[in-house]
Amino acid sequence: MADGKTTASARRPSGQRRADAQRNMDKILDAGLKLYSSRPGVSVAEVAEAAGVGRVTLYGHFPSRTELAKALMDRAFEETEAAWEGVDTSGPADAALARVVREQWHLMERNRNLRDNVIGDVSPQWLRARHDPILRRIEELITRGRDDGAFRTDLPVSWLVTSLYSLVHAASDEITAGRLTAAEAPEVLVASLRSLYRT
Amino acid sequence: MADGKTTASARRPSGQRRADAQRNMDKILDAGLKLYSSRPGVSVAEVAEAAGVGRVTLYGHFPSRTELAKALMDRAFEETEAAWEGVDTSGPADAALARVVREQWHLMERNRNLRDNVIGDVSPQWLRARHDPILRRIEELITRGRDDGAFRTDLPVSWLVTSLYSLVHAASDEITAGRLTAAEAPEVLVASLRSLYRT
DNA sequence: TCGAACTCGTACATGACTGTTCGAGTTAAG
DNA sequence: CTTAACTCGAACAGTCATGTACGAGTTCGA
Repeated sequence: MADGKTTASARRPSGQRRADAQRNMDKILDAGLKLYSSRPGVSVAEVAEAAGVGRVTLYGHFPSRTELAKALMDRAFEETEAAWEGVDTSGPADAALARVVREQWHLMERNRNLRDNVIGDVSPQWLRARHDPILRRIEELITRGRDDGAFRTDLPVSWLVTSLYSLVHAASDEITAGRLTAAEAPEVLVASLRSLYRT
Repeated sequence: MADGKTTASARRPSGQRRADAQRNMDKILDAGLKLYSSRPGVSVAEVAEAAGVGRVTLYGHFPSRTELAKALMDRAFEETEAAWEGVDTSGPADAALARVVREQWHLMERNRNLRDNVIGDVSPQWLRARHDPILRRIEELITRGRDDGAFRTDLPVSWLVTSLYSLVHAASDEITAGRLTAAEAPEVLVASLRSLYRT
């Protein structure tokens, strides 16, 4: 997780962060996640206020708006990676995919919004590099389904991956617009993907 | 088209705009369309420069950033409405939908990008009100297909409409990413929608 | 050709955001 | 309990965008 030279600035010589500092970092990341994943153009001041923390304190932990955004994405990606561990991807690919969608779709949706709203704060390359591992897991699952004859082969794998994300995003919009309930959404998604992917 | 009390500010008493003024408005709208549909956060200064026009001149025609954005959307919507007239929507719904997609998909894509990038400049209500008529045309076509037994009825019509737009957007992203060519895109789209919509 | 319409650059007032500095107060940790 | 880590507000400098005002020049239109 993360890396040695993370986003945090000052550390104590021991290498440990003080407890209250860690707590504040968490509060900032929580607030940032909520704001950033809901709308673009969030300001550092807003995040600080939502976190119940002074703006200067925030800058003490995240030296720039960009670093904050990166930390946000990092945490979201880690969370997603961790969530994958909990999903059973064995057995028939179509059933496995349905399980993945049902259990992870709102995580995928949040990441997508986050991703959309930090564009301009971090470089596309950075974003792509971080997102790639997650994309590849889905890609592998789909490829397996194609090899097994469960999924269609007349369209590029990359297209199937992209349309999955696209429909997840669409489902989230439909919920926001009140045209779909949170309960219906995963079922609609699974049904749509089943049609879209089948041979 | 448009309406009586358009975005333009000064008019001659005759009600006619001078030829050079009209020309500049067009240049501004052209440049604005290009910029706005390619990325968010475009500034008025950028549009003016891209149009080869002074910033003050732009403000002379469009009193505010918001009005400029509205004019942009208005023109795009009018263009789309006009394009509908040229498409044959008679006959079997599935074939008609394929024709619509093939002939209009890049117009739909551009409007979608435009729409995404003016969020924050115009109210969601305004946007929705203008976009609704276009949405309704697709909705009607899909509804007809359902009544004819050509399209599935186990998912909401609104969802079918939304996923159409969503996949169009996805296809455009794939082209940008170099994973799909402009020639392949409409075919991939039609094939996907056929699977997604069929009973 | 004459006047009104139009354009242009420059300049100004205003506001929002970013990132930094300072000093004084608070809190965790050993 | 003592020190170093941390937090806070206030204030500052720098940048960038919006929208307005002015005055002088250019161009259309009748």
